Amino acid sequence: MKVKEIEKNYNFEDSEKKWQEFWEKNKVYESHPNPKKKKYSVVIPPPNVTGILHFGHMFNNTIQDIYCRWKRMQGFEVCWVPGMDHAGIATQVMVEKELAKEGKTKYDLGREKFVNLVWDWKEKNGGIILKQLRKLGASVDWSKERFTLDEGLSLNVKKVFVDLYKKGLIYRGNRIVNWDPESQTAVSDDEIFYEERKEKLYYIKYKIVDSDEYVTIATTRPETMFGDTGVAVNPEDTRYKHLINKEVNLPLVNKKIPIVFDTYVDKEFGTGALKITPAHDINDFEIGQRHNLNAVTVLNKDSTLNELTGEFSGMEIHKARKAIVKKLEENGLIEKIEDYTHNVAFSDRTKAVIEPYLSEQWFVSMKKLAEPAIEVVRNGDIRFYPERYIKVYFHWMENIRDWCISRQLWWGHQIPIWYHNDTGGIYCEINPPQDIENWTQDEDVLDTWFSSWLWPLSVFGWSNDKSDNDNKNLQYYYPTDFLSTGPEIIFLWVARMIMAGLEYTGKIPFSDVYFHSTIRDGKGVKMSKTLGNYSDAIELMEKYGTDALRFTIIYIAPLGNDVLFEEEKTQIGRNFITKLWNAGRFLLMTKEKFSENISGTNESLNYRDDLIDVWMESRFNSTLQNAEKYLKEYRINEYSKTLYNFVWSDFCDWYIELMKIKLNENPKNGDIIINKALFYFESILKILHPVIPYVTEELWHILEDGRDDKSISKEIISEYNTARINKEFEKKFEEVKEIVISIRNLKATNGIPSSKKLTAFIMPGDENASALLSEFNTYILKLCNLEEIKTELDKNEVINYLNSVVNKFEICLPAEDVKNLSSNNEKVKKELENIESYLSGLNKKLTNENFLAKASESVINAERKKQEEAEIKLNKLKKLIK
RNA sequence: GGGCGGUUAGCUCAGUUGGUUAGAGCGCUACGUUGACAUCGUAGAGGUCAUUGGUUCGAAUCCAUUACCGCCCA
Repeated sequence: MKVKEIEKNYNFEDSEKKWQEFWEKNKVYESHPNPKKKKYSVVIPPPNVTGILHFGHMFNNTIQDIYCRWKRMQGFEVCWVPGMDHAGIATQVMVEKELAKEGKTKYDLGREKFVNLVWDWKEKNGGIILKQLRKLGASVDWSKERFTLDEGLSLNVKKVFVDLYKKGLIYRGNRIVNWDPESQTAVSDDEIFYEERKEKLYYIKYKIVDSDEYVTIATTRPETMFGDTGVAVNPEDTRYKHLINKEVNLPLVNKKIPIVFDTYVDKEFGTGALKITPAHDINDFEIGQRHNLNAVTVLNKDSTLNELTGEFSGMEIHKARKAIVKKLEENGLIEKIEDYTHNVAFSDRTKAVIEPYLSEQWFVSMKKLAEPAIEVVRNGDIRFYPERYIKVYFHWMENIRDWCISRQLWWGHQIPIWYHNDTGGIYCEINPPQDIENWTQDEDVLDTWFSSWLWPLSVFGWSNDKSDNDNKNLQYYYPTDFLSTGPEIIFLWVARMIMAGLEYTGKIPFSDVYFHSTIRDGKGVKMSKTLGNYSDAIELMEKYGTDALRFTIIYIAPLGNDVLFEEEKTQIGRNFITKLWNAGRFLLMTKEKFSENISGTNESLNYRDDLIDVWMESRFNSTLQNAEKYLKEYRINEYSKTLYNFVWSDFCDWYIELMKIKLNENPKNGDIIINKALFYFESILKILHPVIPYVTEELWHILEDGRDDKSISKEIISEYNTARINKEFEKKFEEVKEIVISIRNLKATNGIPSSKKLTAFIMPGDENASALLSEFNTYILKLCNLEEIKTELDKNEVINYLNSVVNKFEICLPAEDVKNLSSNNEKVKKELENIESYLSGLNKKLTNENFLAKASESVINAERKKQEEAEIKLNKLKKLIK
């Protein structure tokens, strides 16, 4: 490309489209087992097939992409596996809603037809998110894309179910589940949300048997009273101590139920007496178990009242509640009714009120699986970032509850259990029984997580038999290296993958787990669609460019803290990319200029690296070292900040500005000077590529001809060389910068135009300072727009000066044009005061015997050096004041 | 109720084994368009490190307390 054609701003629309197609068409990110190379493998947390890319996805996948690209550029054989899960309830509900528009339900179609319809829906509408991942630039291996309902993955699900069943780790039992009466399935805790609702608290009198006394219980749910099998009070509660071994008469039912004593009951709440309905409340269920109370179900699956409720049978809950309360009132059994606000659970998918519901479900017994999974985290085989999630993990694992894995859905893996039609006997195998006509398969499907927990194994073709030994992919890529996910699924997914991995391979599924930050809005409120404080990731990518958004989100995401995102912040990334773009544009323009002028002399052979080059080399290697360190520690925002500062400050503000001076002074060496700068620029592109892949690919291609069929993502980032890092020299250079800044400051704060060419007097305090000054003389001259630099004041001329002190340098600028000289004097005075108090602090410290006796020698020496330097500065400032 | 975090400049955050005159970006103020970039440049102002107490020669950093905020589990 001709340099003149390079636009002033990076055109991300065209560029993104171009490279996206290029990467995929050329299979740049396809991976194959290569025994000569170290591998780096990552499995994507499979997004929901119905899902679209939201901010969390965008963030999480950017993180993974950074690591995959970085490792690839370090020469690893990188494999990042994409895919989706079938999202049982979400997908089914989606299709049911479409059916509802035609006035149909899934029952009208029957199971087989309905499932086929869901598959059709999936083929047509599913997987939008995978297209969006392409837009994000995710360097996944598309040839390895998997879906949790794929044949192989489904077979694994069955195999594992059968295996665990035969090991006795899967059982059937009655439990309270979160029942969604609309979709008529159990849903997991994470599929429900809570909202405050204003309801009533009813005080109902239960008459004590063989007594005229009543116990008044407080409840929000009078309609479940038909299922009451006890009344509980706190054993500490003096009001009820006399009721030991007593029974009450359940109103409307006329059944005797016992009074039990349980510390669960809150004395302060209501009357301190609680009706116990084990079939319809999780806490009641547990109390019921402790006191051997029966569980009586009084609701149907659609949450209407069942036949046990007599005249109320068939009524919808809220109607039934009113009717029952009315009846109780008529019988004088309502003591009072209070307003009461509490949290009510709703289904994420259907928005229906969740009913705690006692039903027969399949469970995985977790304790035995959890033990080794605790150990691998305890011994550091698996590392969590941030570390504090280890504690969270232990806490949950050590108190683990069994996992309810059955779901009353049609879309998913149907449970491989058959019941004998006559005997009721259970058959559990991968394949149906031979005499299938005598058996009926369990209607339920398995929780989606029951397939996701096998994900890191399944995607590589694991099949839990001998063939695994010959499976090159599995042998090469498993265990994976890195998992990045949100902390909210540490239990649902991460913990379970660890268990499955250990149970079936004896190996951990991944070694590093990164829990990314939660994305919140500018005010710190979690982003959600219902609140409307939601930023559309795709929209922002289209508005600012994918790279800009990627960079921004990484830049503002500290490890372990939440990300507070506001659209304006995207400017950080966009501006940075513009800066990078223009630096490249300038270098190319300059190169073109010099290559036209080059006459093929040998001058360049005489060129030696100068101070600026040494400094740049040191800064570059320091930057690379830090970038790598931060990536290793998963402090990705520090990684991005390191690069940001290096590019903007070191490279653009100083190196390029100095280069302009060099070119001006030394045009004969123009080509070598510019080539050096281009070499650093190319290195910058490489280290930035993992976080901003598109613009770096674009610039890398413009930089040199003949790269048409290549990609920067296959280039190698060289290792940093500590021998090239010269901290001493970096410090020296900082001193030069300080001098420059100080002179500019004197001009700027005293109304002298920066373009005004003055003679500056810079008096070095010692030989080293003097040497430094002469080394950088030209640069200081040009950077400050000076006429001349003198190292001694003209004694004969009586003029006023603007003064400042930088380390060992005393700086004076003639102040002929300055109207208000006193403000500069004020400033010097203020600085003098500062340094005096600073020095007195140091003096105090250094005369403190305790300090001298107890502090380490190096600390004392450091303090002495500070004292010395402060004294020099103090004296210089004092001289100026006169 | 139990557990885990957090509180540093107007905002968002660094500050990794205790030794800095406490840093950055954004925002703000002043000046600037002599051709890489105004999505920019130059410079500047701005903090008793939430509270109280303790350990120490020395605390933003360690310990304890209080207050407030957030998350997870129940």
